[in-house]
Amino acid sequence: MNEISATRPERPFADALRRLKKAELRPTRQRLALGKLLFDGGDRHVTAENLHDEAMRHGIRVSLATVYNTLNQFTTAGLLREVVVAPRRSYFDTNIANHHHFFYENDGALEDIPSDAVTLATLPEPPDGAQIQRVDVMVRLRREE
Amino acid sequence: MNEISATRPERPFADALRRLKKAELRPTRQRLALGKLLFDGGDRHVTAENLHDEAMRHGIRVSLATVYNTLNQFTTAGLLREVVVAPRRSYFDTNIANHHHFFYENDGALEDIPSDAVTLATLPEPPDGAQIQRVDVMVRLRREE
DNA sequence: AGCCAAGTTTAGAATATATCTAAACTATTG
DNA sequence: CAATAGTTTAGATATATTCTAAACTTGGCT
Repeated sequence: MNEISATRPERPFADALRRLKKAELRPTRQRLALGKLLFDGGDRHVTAENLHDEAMRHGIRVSLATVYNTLNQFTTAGLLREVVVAPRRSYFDTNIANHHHFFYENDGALEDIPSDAVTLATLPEPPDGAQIQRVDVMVRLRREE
Repeated sequence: MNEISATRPERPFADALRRLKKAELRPTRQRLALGKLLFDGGDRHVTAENLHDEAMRHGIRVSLATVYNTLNQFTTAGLLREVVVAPRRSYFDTNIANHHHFFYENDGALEDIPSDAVTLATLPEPPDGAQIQRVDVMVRLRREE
């Protein structure tokens, strides 16, 4: 048994710090705090606005502009994935594994579909000079109200 | 040979008019003109902004608000399909048959993939109380620059 | 520790896209 | 052709996101 981990749990920002290091982003107070909110909570779909609200509720002082910057940097670094669902609604998904989404047209909610529940039998050849970046499948749902 | 069609071609708005009738939308000057631009040109992907510009260039006097209204009404009526590609970019597609899209991340261009080039082998069960509205597959591409 | 340069954060302004408002106009019906 | 219901419009408003430039923080160096 490891004495350190037995007597006190891993420092709360260790995971966020590891991710930032790997992405070569400086571990600032804001990035660490947002990283912790994002990555400690399992698979999440957040908008900039609601992550900002959440940070406020946790007493983290961070501007909305920084939340946008951070989400975009994390996305570029491959720590997040952006999912665009409607002209004025875009989510950031902490699940970067290969998977797809249910989208509820009624209320704009987004849910993961486990990756094995969708199988693509044929994929098109990418046009000349282009490479496939990724394939998004979105199953649009409507429920009775 | 049909004498009428031999001596003069079908009136230019006949197709747009037929579509509006079927959708129970009043055939106003603006809707007819926009319908003609949209449906005479084969499969197209337009934004409100660029359809408005196109109308201006053709000397059609129509406001941007009406272009938005019309595109939304056409979409609701099933004459168009909306494809959202990025947080601030949404296209209206005149091809309403079952098909999917290539999206070029470099410049935001959208292209149809013929429907037989993508086959979904398995589809997930919709969650309780929800019905599948449609399934969108978007193949995101990147090309060298 | 203290200094510097580079990177980061911030408030507030700017931009872009889309929708709303209410007044003027047009199409349809009787 | 009048009444009414539906449509269009300019301009205002809403909303989401990005930009700007000044202030602050971080990491490297001494």
